[in-house]
Amino acid sequence: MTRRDAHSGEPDLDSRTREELRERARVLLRRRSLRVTQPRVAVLAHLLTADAPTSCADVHRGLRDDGQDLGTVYRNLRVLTAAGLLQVVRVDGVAHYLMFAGGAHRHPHFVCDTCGRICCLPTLRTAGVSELDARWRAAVRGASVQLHGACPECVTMD
Amino acid sequence: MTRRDAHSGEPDLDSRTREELRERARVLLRRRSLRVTQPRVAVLAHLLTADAPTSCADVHRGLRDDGQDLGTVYRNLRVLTAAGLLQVVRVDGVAHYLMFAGGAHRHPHFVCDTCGRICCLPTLRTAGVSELDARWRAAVRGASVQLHGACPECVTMD
DNA sequence: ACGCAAATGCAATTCAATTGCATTTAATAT
DNA sequence: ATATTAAATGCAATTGAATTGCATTTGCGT
Repeated sequence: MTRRDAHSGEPDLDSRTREELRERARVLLRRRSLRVTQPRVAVLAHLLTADAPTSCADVHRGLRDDGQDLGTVYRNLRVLTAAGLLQVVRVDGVAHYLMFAGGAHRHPHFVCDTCGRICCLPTLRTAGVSELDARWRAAVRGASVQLHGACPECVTMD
Repeated sequence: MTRRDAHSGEPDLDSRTREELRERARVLLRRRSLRVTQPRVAVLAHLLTADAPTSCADVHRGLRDDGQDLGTVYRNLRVLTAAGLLQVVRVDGVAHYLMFAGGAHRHPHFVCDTCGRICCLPTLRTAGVSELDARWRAAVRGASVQLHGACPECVTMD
Protein backbone atom coordinates (compact mmCIF):
# COMPACT_ATOMS: atom_id res chain seq x y z
CA MET A 1 0.00 0.00 0.00
CA THR A 2 1.06 3.55 -0.68
CA ARG A 3 -0.08 5.14 2.54
CA ARG A 4 1.82 4.72 5.75
CA ASP A 5 0.31 3.31 8.86
CA ALA A 6 -2.17 5.64 10.47
CA HIS A 7 -0.42 5.67 13.82
CA SER A 8 2.65 7.30 12.32
CA GLY A 9 2.75 11.04 12.94
CA GLU A 10 4.55 11.58 9.60
CA PRO A 11 2.64 12.51 6.44
CA ASP A 12 2.63 9.75 3.82
CA LEU A 13 4.97 9.78 0.84
CA ASP A 14 2.33 11.02 -1.61
CA SER A 15 1.44 14.06 0.37
CA ARG A 16 5.10 14.70 1.05
CA THR A 17 5.91 14.83 -2.69
CA ARG A 18 2.72 16.79 -3.27
CA GLU A 19 3.89 19.33 -0.77
CA GLU A 20 7.32 19.37 -2.37
CA LEU A 21 5.68 20.19 -5.68
CA ARG A 22 3.67 22.97 -4.14
CA GLU A 23 6.85 24.35 -2.62
CA ARG A 24 8.60 24.24 -5.99
CA ALA A 25 5.63 26.08 -7.44
CA ARG A 26 5.79 28.72 -4.72
CA VAL A 27 9.47 29.30 -5.43
CA LEU A 28 8.82 29.69 -9.13
CA LEU A 29 6.06 32.19 -8.42
CA ARG A 30 8.16 34.25 -6.01
CA ARG A 31 11.05 34.30 -8.46
CA ARG A 32 8.78 36.01 -10.97
CA SER A 33 7.25 38.17 -8.24
CA LEU A 34 3.82 36.74 -8.82
CA ARG A 35 1.48 36.61 -5.87
CA VAL A 36 1.54 33.23 -4.21
CA THR A 37 -2.07 32.20 -3.87
CA GLN A 38 -3.49 28.79 -3.16
CA PRO A 39 -5.26 28.36 -6.52
CA ARG A 40 -2.22 29.56 -8.42
CA VAL A 41 0.08 27.19 -6.56
CA ALA A 42 -2.33 24.33 -7.23
CA VAL A 43 -2.44 25.01 -10.98
CA LEU A 44 1.32 25.36 -11.29
CA ALA A 45 2.00 22.27 -9.16
CA HIS A 46 -0.39 20.33 -11.37
CA LEU A 47 1.44 21.43 -14.51
CA LEU A 48 4.77 20.51 -12.89
CA THR A 49 3.71 16.86 -12.84
CA ALA A 50 1.86 16.76 -16.18
CA ASP A 51 3.63 14.59 -18.71
CA ALA A 52 1.81 16.12 -21.70
CA PRO A 53 0.29 19.47 -22.65
CA THR A 54 -2.85 19.85 -20.57
CA SER A 55 -6.02 21.75 -21.37
CA CYS A 56 -7.64 24.12 -18.93
CA ALA A 57 -10.57 21.75 -18.52
CA ASP A 58 -8.11 18.94 -17.72
CA VAL A 59 -6.33 21.02 -15.11
CA HIS A 60 -9.67 21.95 -13.60
CA ARG A 61 -10.77 18.32 -13.60
CA GLY A 62 -7.52 17.27 -11.96
CA LEU A 63 -8.10 19.85 -9.23
CA ARG A 64 -11.84 19.48 -8.81
CA ASP A 65 -11.40 17.86 -5.39
CA ASP A 66 -10.13 21.19 -4.11
CA GLY A 67 -13.26 22.86 -5.48
CA GLN A 68 -11.21 25.07 -7.78
CA ASP A 69 -13.04 27.64 -9.88
CA LEU A 70 -12.81 27.19 -13.63
CA GLY A 71 -12.57 30.90 -14.32
CA THR A 72 -9.71 31.22 -11.89
CA VAL A 73 -7.90 28.32 -13.53
CA TYR A 74 -8.23 30.10 -16.87
CA ARG A 75 -6.98 33.35 -15.40
CA ASN A 76 -4.01 31.69 -13.76
CA LEU A 77 -3.02 29.78 -16.86
CA ARG A 78 -2.98 33.12 -18.67
CA VAL A 79 -0.92 34.76 -15.94
CA LEU A 80 1.56 31.91 -15.74
CA THR A 81 1.93 31.91 -19.51
CA ALA A 82 2.42 35.67 -19.62
CA ALA A 83 5.08 35.29 -16.94
CA GLY A 84 6.91 32.80 -19.13
CA LEU A 85 6.38 29.83 -16.83
CA LEU A 86 4.08 28.03 -19.26
CA GLN A 87 3.80 27.71 -23.00
CA VAL A 88 0.70 27.05 -25.03
CA VAL A 89 0.06 24.44 -27.70
CA ARG A 90 -3.25 24.70 -29.50
CA VAL A 91 -4.88 21.52 -30.72
CA ASP A 92 -8.04 21.81 -32.76
CA GLY A 93 -8.55 25.22 -31.34
CA VAL A 94 -8.16 24.20 -27.71
CA ALA A 95 -5.29 25.60 -25.68
CA HIS A 96 -3.06 23.10 -23.90
CA TYR A 97 -0.43 24.23 -21.44
CA LEU A 98 2.93 22.85 -20.40
CA MET A 99 5.92 24.07 -18.46
CA PHE A 100 8.01 26.37 -20.60
CA ALA A 101 11.22 24.56 -21.42
CA GLY A 102 13.20 27.70 -22.13
CA GLY A 103 14.06 29.39 -25.40
CA ALA A 104 16.76 26.98 -26.48
CA HIS A 105 14.79 23.87 -25.71
CA ARG A 106 11.57 24.46 -27.61
CA HIS A 107 10.35 21.31 -29.23
CA PRO A 108 7.71 20.36 -31.77
CA HIS A 109 4.55 18.58 -30.71
CA PHE A 110 2.81 15.59 -32.10
CA VAL A 111 -0.97 15.23 -32.09
CA CYS A 112 -2.42 11.80 -32.64
CA ASP A 113 -5.28 11.85 -35.16
CA THR A 114 -6.80 8.82 -33.51
CA CYS A 115 -6.54 9.21 -29.76
CA GLY A 116 -5.93 12.95 -29.59
CA ARG A 117 -2.95 12.48 -27.33
CA ILE A 118 -0.37 15.23 -27.52
CA CYS A 119 3.27 14.32 -27.16
CA CYS A 120 6.33 16.47 -26.80
CA LEU A 121 8.88 15.33 -29.34
CA PRO A 122 12.59 15.48 -28.66
CA THR A 123 14.26 18.65 -29.83
CA LEU A 124 15.68 18.45 -33.32
CA ARG A 125 18.93 20.30 -33.71
CA THR A 126 18.49 20.50 -37.46
CA ALA A 127 14.96 20.52 -38.73
CA GLY A 128 13.73 17.49 -40.60
CA VAL A 129 11.64 14.46 -39.88
CA SER A 130 14.59 12.26 -40.78
CA GLU A 131 16.04 12.86 -37.35
CA LEU A 132 13.07 11.42 -35.51
CA ASP A 133 13.41 7.86 -34.42
CA ALA A 134 11.81 5.23 -36.59
CA ARG A 135 8.61 4.82 -34.61
CA TRP A 136 7.80 8.49 -34.81
CA ARG A 137 8.83 8.74 -38.43
CA ALA A 138 6.25 6.14 -39.34
CA ALA A 139 3.61 8.00 -37.37
CA VAL A 140 3.81 11.38 -39.04
CA ARG A 141 1.12 12.06 -41.63
CA GLY A 142 1.26 15.83 -41.76
CA ALA A 143 2.84 18.89 -40.30
CA SER A 144 2.13 22.54 -39.83
CA VAL A 145 4.49 25.36 -39.20
CA GLN A 146 3.46 28.73 -37.90
CA LEU A 147 5.67 31.70 -37.35
CA HIS A 148 4.55 34.82 -35.55
CA GLY A 149 5.87 38.25 -34.83
CA ALA A 150 5.34 41.75 -36.14
CA CYS A 151 4.70 41.67 -39.88
CA PRO A 152 6.71 44.02 -42.13
CA GLU A 153 3.87 46.54 -42.31
CA CYS A 154 3.45 46.66 -38.55
CA VAL A 155 7.19 46.93 -37.97
CA THR A 156 7.47 50.10 -40.04
CA MET A 157 4.53 51.61 -38.17
CA ASP A 158 6.14 51.16 -34.72
CA MET B 1 -15.91 54.18 -63.08
CA THR B 2 -15.99 50.45 -62.92
CA ARG B 3 -19.47 49.86 -64.23
CA ARG B 4 -20.32 50.16 -67.86
CA ASP B 5 -23.02 52.42 -69.21
CA ALA B 6 -26.47 51.22 -68.37
CA HIS B 7 -27.62 51.11 -71.97
CA SER B 8 -25.11 48.38 -72.79
CA GLY B 9 -26.66 44.92 -72.87
CA GLU B 10 -23.39 43.37 -71.68
CA PRO B 11 -22.75 42.62 -67.99
CA ASP B 12 -20.02 44.79 -66.49
CA LEU B 13 -16.48 43.52 -66.00
CA ASP B 14 -16.90 42.86 -62.30
CA SER B 15 -19.87 40.61 -62.67
CA ARG B 16 -18.20 38.88 -65.61
CA THR B 17 -15.16 37.91 -63.53
CA ARG B 18 -17.41 37.04 -60.63
CA GLU B 19 -19.28 34.66 -62.90
CA GLU B 20 -15.97 33.23 -64.12
CA LEU B 21 -15.02 32.53 -60.54
CA ARG B 22 -18.29 30.82 -59.86
CA GLU B 23 -17.78 28.72 -62.97
CA ARG B 24 -14.28 27.73 -61.80
CA ALA B 25 -15.79 26.79 -58.47
CA ARG B 26 -18.45 24.66 -60.19
CA VAL B 27 -15.80 22.83 -62.15
CA LEU B 28 -13.78 22.09 -59.00
CA LEU B 29 -16.90 20.78 -57.28
CA ARG B 30 -17.90 18.54 -60.19
CA ARG B 31 -14.37 17.16 -60.45
CA ARG B 32 -14.66 15.95 -56.85
CA SER B 33 -18.24 14.84 -57.46
CA LEU B 34 -19.56 17.20 -54.85
CA ARG B 35 -23.08 18.51 -55.34
CA VAL B 36 -23.04 21.90 -56.97
CA THR B 37 -25.24 24.10 -54.83
CA GLN B 38 -25.50 27.85 -54.82
CA PRO B 39 -24.17 28.34 -51.25
CA ARG B 40 -21.32 25.95 -51.87
CA VAL B 41 -20.33 27.69 -55.09
CA ALA B 42 -20.47 31.05 -53.34
CA VAL B 43 -18.18 29.89 -50.52
CA LEU B 44 -15.66 28.30 -52.85
CA ALA B 45 -15.66 31.26 -55.24
CA HIS B 46 -15.03 33.53 -52.28
CA LEU B 47 -12.04 31.43 -51.19
CA LEU B 48 -10.72 31.45 -54.76
CA THR B 49 -10.23 35.21 -54.55
CA ALA B 50 -9.08 35.43 -50.94
CA ASP B 51 -5.44 36.50 -50.66
CA ALA B 52 -5.07 35.23 -47.09
CA PRO B 53 -6.51 32.46 -44.92
CA THR B 54 -10.09 33.44 -44.16
CA SER B 55 -12.21 32.61 -41.15
CA CYS B 56 -15.71 31.27 -41.42
CA ALA B 57 -17.08 34.51 -40.01
CA ASP B 58 -15.15 36.44 -42.66
CA VAL B 59 -16.50 34.28 -45.44
CA HIS B 60 -19.97 34.74 -44.07
CA ARG B 61 -19.50 38.49 -43.81
CA GLY B 62 -18.20 38.64 -47.36
CA LEU B 63 -21.32 36.82 -48.53
CA ARG B 64 -23.89 38.45 -46.27
CA ASP B 65 -25.43 40.32 -49.23
CA ASP B 66 -26.59 36.97 -50.56
CA GLY B 67 -28.21 36.22 -47.18
CA GLN B 68 -26.04 33.17 -46.68
CA ASP B 69 -26.61 31.04 -43.59
CA LEU B 70 -23.71 30.87 -41.16
CA GLY B 71 -24.32 27.22 -40.34
CA THR B 72 -24.28 26.33 -44.00
CA VAL B 73 -21.02 28.21 -44.49
CA TYR B 74 -19.49 26.18 -41.66
CA ARG B 75 -20.78 22.94 -43.13
CA ASN B 76 -19.46 23.76 -46.57
CA LEU B 77 -16.05 24.77 -45.30
CA ARG B 78 -15.87 21.37 -43.62
CA VAL B 79 -16.99 19.56 -46.76
CA LEU B 80 -14.60 21.44 -49.00
CA THR B 81 -11.76 20.77 -46.60
CA ALA B 82 -12.59 17.07 -46.34
CA ALA B 83 -12.62 16.95 -50.14
CA GLY B 84 -9.10 18.36 -50.19
CA LEU B 85 -10.06 21.64 -51.84
CA LEU B 86 -9.25 23.72 -48.78
CA GLN B 87 -6.75 23.57 -45.99
CA VAL B 88 -7.10 24.93 -42.47
CA VAL B 89 -4.83 27.19 -40.50
CA ARG B 90 -5.77 27.80 -36.89
CA VAL B 91 -4.92 31.12 -35.35
CA ASP B 92 -5.65 31.62 -31.66
CA GLY B 93 -8.10 28.81 -31.86
CA VAL B 94 -10.01 30.15 -34.84
CA ALA B 95 -10.02 28.18 -38.08
CA HIS B 96 -8.99 30.02 -41.23
CA TYR B 97 -9.36 28.44 -44.64
CA LEU B 98 -7.48 28.77 -47.87
CA MET B 99 -7.31 26.92 -51.16
CA PHE B 100 -5.24 23.79 -50.75
CA ALA B 101 -2.00 24.30 -52.63
CA GLY B 102 -1.26 20.61 -53.06
CA GLY B 103 0.97 18.28 -51.07
CA ALA B 104 4.26 19.41 -52.49
CA HIS B 105 3.53 23.09 -52.11
CA ARG B 106 2.56 23.35 -48.47
CA HIS B 107 3.92 26.47 -46.91
CA PRO B 108 4.29 27.87 -43.43
CA HIS B 109 2.10 30.72 -42.25
CA PHE B 110 2.92 33.89 -40.49
CA VAL B 111 0.61 35.48 -37.94
CA CYS B 112 1.19 39.09 -37.02
CA ASP B 113 1.07 39.65 -33.26
CA THR B 114 -0.03 43.22 -33.81
CA CYS B 115 -2.59 43.27 -36.58
CA GLY B 116 -3.53 39.60 -36.61
CA ARG B 117 -3.04 39.38 -40.34
CA ILE B 118 -2.15 35.92 -41.59
CA CYS B 119 0.25 35.61 -44.48
CA CYS B 120 1.27 32.63 -46.58
CA LEU B 121 5.04 32.51 -46.66
CA PRO B 122 6.91 31.24 -49.68
CA THR B 123 7.76 27.57 -49.56
CA LEU B 124 11.17 26.85 -48.11
CA ARG B 125 12.92 23.98 -49.82
CA THR B 126 15.16 23.44 -46.85
CA ALA B 127 13.78 24.42 -43.48
CA GLY B 128 15.29 27.40 -41.77
CA VAL B 129 14.41 31.00 -41.24
CA SER B 130 17.64 31.98 -42.96
CA GLU B 131 15.98 31.39 -46.30
CA LEU B 132 13.26 33.96 -45.74
CA ASP B 133 13.90 37.34 -47.23
CA ALA B 134 15.25 40.01 -44.94
CA ARG B 135 11.95 41.74 -44.19
CA TRP B 136 10.35 38.53 -42.97
CA ARG B 137 13.44 37.44 -41.10
CA ALA B 138 13.25 40.60 -39.02
CA ALA B 139 9.58 40.00 -38.34
CA VAL B 140 9.75 36.55 -36.82
CA ARG B 141 9.57 36.44 -33.04
CA GLY B 142 8.51 32.86 -32.51
CA ALA B 143 7.55 29.68 -34.22
CA SER B 144 5.57 26.57 -33.56
CA VAL B 145 5.75 23.23 -35.25
CA GLN B 146 3.07 20.61 -35.00
CA LEU B 147 3.14 17.18 -36.51
CA HIS B 148 0.16 14.89 -36.59
CA GLY B 149 -0.64 11.33 -37.55
CA ALA B 150 -1.20 8.07 -35.74
CA CYS B 151 0.97 7.85 -32.67
CA PRO B 152 3.07 4.70 -32.13
CA GLU B 153 0.54 3.24 -29.70
CA CYS B 154 -2.36 3.77 -32.07
CA VAL B 155 -0.41 2.36 -35.02
CA THR B 156 0.14 -0.94 -33.30
CA MET B 157 -3.54 -1.14 -32.42
CA ASP B 158 -4.70 -0.77 -36.05
C1' DA C 1 -40.80 14.54 -65.02
C1' DC C 2 -39.98 11.72 -60.74
C1' DG C 3 -37.92 10.26 -56.42
C1' DC C 4 -34.62 10.31 -53.01
C1' DA C 5 -30.51 11.37 -50.79
C1' DA C 6 -28.06 15.43 -49.81
C1' DA C 7 -27.98 20.19 -48.67
C1' DT C 8 -30.20 24.16 -46.86
C1' DG C 9 -32.24 27.57 -43.57
C1' DC C 10 -33.25 28.55 -39.07
C1' DA C 11 -33.01 28.05 -34.27
C1' DA C 12 -31.26 25.91 -30.47
C1' DT C 13 -27.27 24.13 -28.42
C1' DT C 14 -22.55 22.93 -27.06
C1' DC C 15 -18.16 24.12 -25.50
C1' DA C 16 -14.03 26.99 -24.73
C1' DA C 17 -12.94 31.18 -22.97
C1' DT C 18 -13.78 35.68 -20.95
C1' DT C 19 -15.72 39.12 -17.87
C1' DG C 20 -18.35 41.94 -14.19
C1' DC C 21 -18.64 42.39 -9.55
C1' DA C 22 -18.83 41.70 -4.62
C1' DT C 23 -15.75 39.47 -1.43
C1' DT C 24 -11.43 37.67 0.16
C1' DT C 25 -6.48 37.52 0.45
C1' DA C 26 -1.51 38.41 0.00
C1' DA C 27 2.04 41.64 0.20
C1' DT C 28 3.37 46.10 1.91
C1' DA C 29 3.75 50.01 4.79
C1' DT C 30 2.89 51.53 9.52
C1' DA D 1 1.41 42.79 15.06
C1' DT D 2 -2.06 45.68 12.41
C1' DA D 3 -3.88 48.37 8.98
C1' DT D 4 -3.96 49.28 4.04
C1' DT D 5 -4.61 48.38 -0.64
C1' DA D 6 -4.03 46.38 -4.92
C1' DA D 7 -4.54 41.90 -6.69
C1' DA D 8 -6.84 37.54 -6.89
C1' DT D 9 -10.85 34.78 -6.08
C1' DG D 10 -15.55 32.72 -6.47
C1' DC D 11 -19.63 32.70 -8.80
C1' DA D 12 -22.64 33.74 -12.42
C1' DA D 13 -23.46 35.70 -16.62
C1' DT D 14 -21.74 36.35 -21.13
C1' DT D 15 -19.25 36.08 -25.53
C1' DG D 16 -18.03 33.81 -29.69
C1' DA D 17 -16.79 29.82 -32.49
C1' DA D 18 -18.61 25.76 -34.00
C1' DT D 19 -22.06 22.13 -34.19
C1' DT D 20 -26.57 20.01 -34.56
C1' DG D 21 -31.71 18.77 -34.93
C1' DC D 22 -35.26 19.11 -37.94
C1' DA D 23 -38.58 20.51 -41.38
C1' DT D 24 -38.10 22.06 -46.06
C1' DT D 25 -35.85 22.54 -50.43
C1' DT D 26 -32.80 21.23 -54.15
C1' DG D 27 -29.55 18.73 -57.09
C1' DC D 28 -29.07 14.93 -59.84
C1' DG D 29 -29.47 10.14 -61.53
C1' DT D 30 -33.12 7.31 -63.35
